[in-house]
Amino acid sequence: MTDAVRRNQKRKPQQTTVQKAQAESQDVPHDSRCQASSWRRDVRRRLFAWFEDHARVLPWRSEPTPYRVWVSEIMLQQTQVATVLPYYERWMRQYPTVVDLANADEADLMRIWEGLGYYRRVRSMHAAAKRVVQEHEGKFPTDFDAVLALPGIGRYTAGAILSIACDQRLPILEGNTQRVFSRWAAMSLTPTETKANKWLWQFSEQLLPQHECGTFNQAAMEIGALVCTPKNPKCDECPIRQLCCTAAAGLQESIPGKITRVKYEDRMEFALVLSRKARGQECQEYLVRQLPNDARWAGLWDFPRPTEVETKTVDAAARWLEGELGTPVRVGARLKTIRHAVTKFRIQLHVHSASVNSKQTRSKLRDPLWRWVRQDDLANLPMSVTGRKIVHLLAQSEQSFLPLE
DNA sequence: AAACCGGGGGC
DNA sequence: GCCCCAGGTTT
Repeated sequence: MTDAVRRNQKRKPQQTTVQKAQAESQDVPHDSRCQASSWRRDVRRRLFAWFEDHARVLPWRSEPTPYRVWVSEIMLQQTQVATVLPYYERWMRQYPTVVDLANADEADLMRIWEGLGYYRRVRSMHAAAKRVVQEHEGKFPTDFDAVLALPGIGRYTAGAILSIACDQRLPILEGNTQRVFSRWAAMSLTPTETKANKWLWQFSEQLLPQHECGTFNQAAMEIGALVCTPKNPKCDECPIRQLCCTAAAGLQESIPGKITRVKYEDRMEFALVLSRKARGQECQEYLVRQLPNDARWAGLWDFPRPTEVETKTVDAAARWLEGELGTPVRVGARLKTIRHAVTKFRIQLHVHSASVNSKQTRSKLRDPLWRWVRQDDLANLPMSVTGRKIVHLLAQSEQSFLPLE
């Protein structure tokens, strides 16, 4: 079922909108003062006035076309504004239009993205751009359902793009506004809970003005980023303070409700560094592979490291590589242990040197997924954070003439 | 070092 | 409805 279909089904009302809103309001604890239209009017007025004085000057705000807003929204989904800025500028120089993006080389794209993480999102953007070219004649669609149908774009992102770039009257709900709206309304459930989430979407829609919805949505997110912060909100500076049901009740510590997160999971992983002297040159070259489409880090390059199966020992990792290459692999010294935390995993990555009889690997090495690559060429391949750390490690080893074995 | 952040998609 | 994604910042 597509999102568009699901949304349409949701729209098929068995109750009127008002009845439904009342039914849901009874379930979700909040302060009823925020239901008054006069309250909403005051909030809008104060928020707009505040935003006029406090809005940050950001590159995607100067010329908010759907494409530019889209790129900024995807980058901002995972990273803070300060980090995004240089990436955004580089991206826009390289791919000023959605057509340029559609024509981009995927490895170049991922190399530009390297460091932002969550690489599936770049691939989704690339695929979406191609569809914009094929299905919308290279013009980014401005119809909500058409935008929502693009890969990597959900209800939030579609609403953000079209409200900000086209001033369509569409609500948004993301991390900042979940918290801000929860506090304004003293909605005490955990905002990600299904019932609370539905309620907040509805709240967001009711709060929207008739015009300048994009400005309103940006202002709501901006105040969440600058004033109504998760810890120690700056209520003294907040223009909504007099209207805020949480501030009135002194509940800033307990609203929004805490999101229970999955526990950390310790994991041990192994990477194998196979090197050989580059033919007719001083430098070394290393065995790397491009990860297949369905794997973790799809499209990125990596040193031999089992990602499809879990391995508990370096020997198991070596046996995995033997299966991949069809030739015996000998494990050498441990070069380093890299500690790396990502999502719920705390990973100890043991990096070992290893060797094979390279004559016997020739058949597999014709496979475009496996390649011997010179140290300085590794710089041009898109890699995960840990992969890049291994490259740095090898650069240091070469510089200090430390033998790998 | 631990805790926190977070939207979209696949099933 | 639940789990996955594979990285950075704050405390």
